[in-house]
Amino acid sequence: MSPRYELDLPVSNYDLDATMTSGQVFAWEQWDNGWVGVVSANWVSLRPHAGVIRAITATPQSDWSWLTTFLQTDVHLPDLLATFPTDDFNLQAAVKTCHGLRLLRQPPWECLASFILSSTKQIVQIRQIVRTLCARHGTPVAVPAGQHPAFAFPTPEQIAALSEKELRHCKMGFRAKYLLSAARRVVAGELDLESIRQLSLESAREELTKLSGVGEKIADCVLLFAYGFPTAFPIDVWVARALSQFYFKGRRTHPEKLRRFAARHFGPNAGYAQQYLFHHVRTQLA
DNA sequence: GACCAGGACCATT
DNA sequence: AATGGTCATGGT
Repeated sequence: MSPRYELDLPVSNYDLDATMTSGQVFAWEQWDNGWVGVVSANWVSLRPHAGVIRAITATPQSDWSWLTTFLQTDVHLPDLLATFPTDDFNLQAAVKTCHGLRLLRQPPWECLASFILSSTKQIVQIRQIVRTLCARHGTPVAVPAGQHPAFAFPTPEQIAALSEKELRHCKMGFRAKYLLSAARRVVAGELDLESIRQLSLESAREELTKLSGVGEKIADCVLLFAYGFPTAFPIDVWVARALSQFYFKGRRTHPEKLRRFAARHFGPNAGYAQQYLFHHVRTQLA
């Protein structure tokens, strides 16, 4: 394929708005009926049209696999949703209200760092922190004429070179020492983010939770959103509320019990089910 | 001015 | 094993 700035990706059952606002990614901006972000150091705008997502880049591309991987456009959603328990009324309601919601496939470092920053923060605030961090410490990327400046997510090297105080100036509070420590461990080779890919879910979770500031919930976010482990099942306050409300008569239930329930109830794509429940309760029932 | 947020960690029971 | 306090910060 000759290099070009524009590509129409054929899609069906793909709701870009729901996907971008469902708390997976924090560095994308809504613009002109679509979204603008940076993937693999490429500025890209995405706009839904009939049957396609139209992607426009700032520099000519001959290989678009970085984008199709990120968007997971090859995933056939109906087949995936068909693995959900059919007798689960609440989950089926979530599937209906969140029609076209997708899981993205993010670069591990950006995902890990973002979710280290997410701890007990609202999504709007996480977006603010990530935006500030990228603008101050990320490498600028080429943008089309007339567009706002855009920045890649800071690499582990870029963050490891900073001080905790500099990071705190990005309003991340006590999370600064966690982010700095994670970046330095990656740079030192003590944590190999690529090798995690080939581990079992349990071993991978164990590796990630060795980082300070990374517990089971944040680890599962990274395992699901970056590595694509289909049964990783992050349980935050919203998902915990949804599970307790839908399956435990509203009784507050210990996280470990919720975990075991999720593992046996939701099937081979439990992580996807989790994302539907999360977005459903946040947009419909909140 | 409370109250809460895609939590994790540590000290007490 | 199970609670309770603490950590920063800003939106609602």
